[in-house]
Amino acid sequence: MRHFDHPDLDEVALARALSALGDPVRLAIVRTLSDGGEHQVSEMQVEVSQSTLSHHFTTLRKAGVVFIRPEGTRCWHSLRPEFEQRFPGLLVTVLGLE
Amino acid sequence: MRHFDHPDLDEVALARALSALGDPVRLAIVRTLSDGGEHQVSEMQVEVSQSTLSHHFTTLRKAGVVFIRPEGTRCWHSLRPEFEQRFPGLLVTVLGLE
DNA sequence: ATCGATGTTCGACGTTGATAGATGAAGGCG
DNA sequence: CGCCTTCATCTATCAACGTCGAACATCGAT
Repeated sequence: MRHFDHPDLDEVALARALSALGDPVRLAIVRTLSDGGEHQVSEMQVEVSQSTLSHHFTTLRKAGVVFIRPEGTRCWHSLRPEFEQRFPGLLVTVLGLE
Repeated sequence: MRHFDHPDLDEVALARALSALGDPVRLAIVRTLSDGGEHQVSEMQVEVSQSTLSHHFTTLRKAGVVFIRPEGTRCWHSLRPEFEQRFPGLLVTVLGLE
């Protein structure tokens, strides 16, 4: 079984969270996930390769932004609710901007 | 006379702004400037060299976060009010977190 | 067992970023 | 004028990041 490490949000620094959000591709990912649902990697509509996309998901996961739930051969990605509690208002504010 | 280029805020992407804020040293700088006043580089209390500090100020300036007003031999740094208009609530939210 | 779908991991490459030391520019002061 | 203060910039080094293709892993289906 595949294993994905999700960090304790208390150990995620603000600078790390901001840095994780500070990339156009990762912002696009977060926007897609912001509907609250679970999404596969293949649903992301960005013009980067699959491996690059996977790398960005890893960055977001290590920053505590996204949660990955493997199911069979697929991976369902969603925003971590704890992120909002750790950094209240941050994601809402960022997603409201462009 | 020294010349400092301050970008048009409309040309600053959200990802760039977040990336600029996504560094511990630069967050400390922004916190110091958040009193609304003008500050010199020497007032910053971070354990990096002066040239590194200057580099971080350049990064913040190019991201539209800070304004530099040279006066004689000194340089007065302050937050750009336009930043709040370009990214409403972002700075307030970030500064309210830790 | 083999195939296909879905992602991850592994080099590799080029770009960017962080850092420090040395240098330079501007002005105040004696 | 020469010296000091202040701080940007230049140069150099090293690490980190974004990107890709290829190889690998996992699982369901055939």
